[in-house]
Amino acid sequence: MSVGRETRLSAWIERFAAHFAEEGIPLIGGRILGYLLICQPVERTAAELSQELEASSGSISTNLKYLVNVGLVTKRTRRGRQAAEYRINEKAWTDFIQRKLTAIASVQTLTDDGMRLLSGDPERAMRLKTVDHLYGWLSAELPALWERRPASPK
Amino acid sequence: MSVGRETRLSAWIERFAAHFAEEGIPLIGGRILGYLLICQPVERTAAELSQELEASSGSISTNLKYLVNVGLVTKRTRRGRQAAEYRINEKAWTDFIQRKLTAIASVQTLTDDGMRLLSGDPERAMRLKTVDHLYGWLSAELPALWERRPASPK
DNA sequence: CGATGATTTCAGTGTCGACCGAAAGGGATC
DNA sequence: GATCCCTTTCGGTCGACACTGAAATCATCG
Repeated sequence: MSVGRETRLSAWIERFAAHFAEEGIPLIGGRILGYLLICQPVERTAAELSQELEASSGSISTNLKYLVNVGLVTKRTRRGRQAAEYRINEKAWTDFIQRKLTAIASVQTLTDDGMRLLSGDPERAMRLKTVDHLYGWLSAELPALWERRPASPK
Repeated sequence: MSVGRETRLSAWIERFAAHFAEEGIPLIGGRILGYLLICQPVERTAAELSQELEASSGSISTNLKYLVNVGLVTKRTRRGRQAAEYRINEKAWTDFIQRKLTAIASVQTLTDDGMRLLSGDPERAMRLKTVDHLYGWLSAELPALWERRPASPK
């Protein structure tokens, strides 16, 4: 007996959420993201998400607030509708990834400060210098790479 | 009255540790890293680190084990010395950073799987496709960029 | 082998944050 | 303004994890 399409999709959502949980995003937040990426229709209310993902209304609210805040999800209210509708904001993924890349490169300011503190002592600065060079290169190259990113497909 | 050099260095260590704490590395682990990057002489025993960083022997042990495990710190034992000596392994920072970059790009396998699950439904796959394209590009470009990384200065 | 000085293990403590569900708050319609 | 939903807020619980310090373990030397 074969596994249903929806079953496999919810398994996928769970893997998706698990990945981002490792990066510090709450499990329920990751589930919302995964779900909103593949649901039909594209918009859902908080109540629907709560039911669909079997999470409390409170958790859904907290996580939606977070996701809207970082821009990955968009909230839309409509006249004549008491319930707000949420949907994925695909465009925001570029910013999301960019933040991760700059976070990595940002260590360079740290190593740089350290080098300055050790400026009178080249011997002692040797280990830091190795690390500083690497991060210096990264913080030059990553933004440059990012500029060459392709436009999204239509 | 000016602030002493060592005071400023330990403040730097604290900032350094705080940065990596945000990335999930225990505070004491970060302190060890920062300290070993700038201490003179370059090698320290666990007992010295415990005293210098005012952390319990247990914490030092756990964190050294972790750092040695990821390769950022090297343990050296010597005949005639009961105490092992630890030092920074600057070379390992490249692997450390590379792991971070590949972790970002690895989302591509996830989006890829998702696209496959939605292969019969292009309409529904649109949002995922946008994200998948971005990660697809990243997982091609990041390794390529990494290959061009400079050798460490001597 | 016993003593010494170091490290690792381990049980216990405290903190932090995700999650829940009930109660409070806000719109929309009548 | 009253009612009906839906959302947000908030107190409380639970589990995870960093950290500690004491006890167990290990290595070296006399």
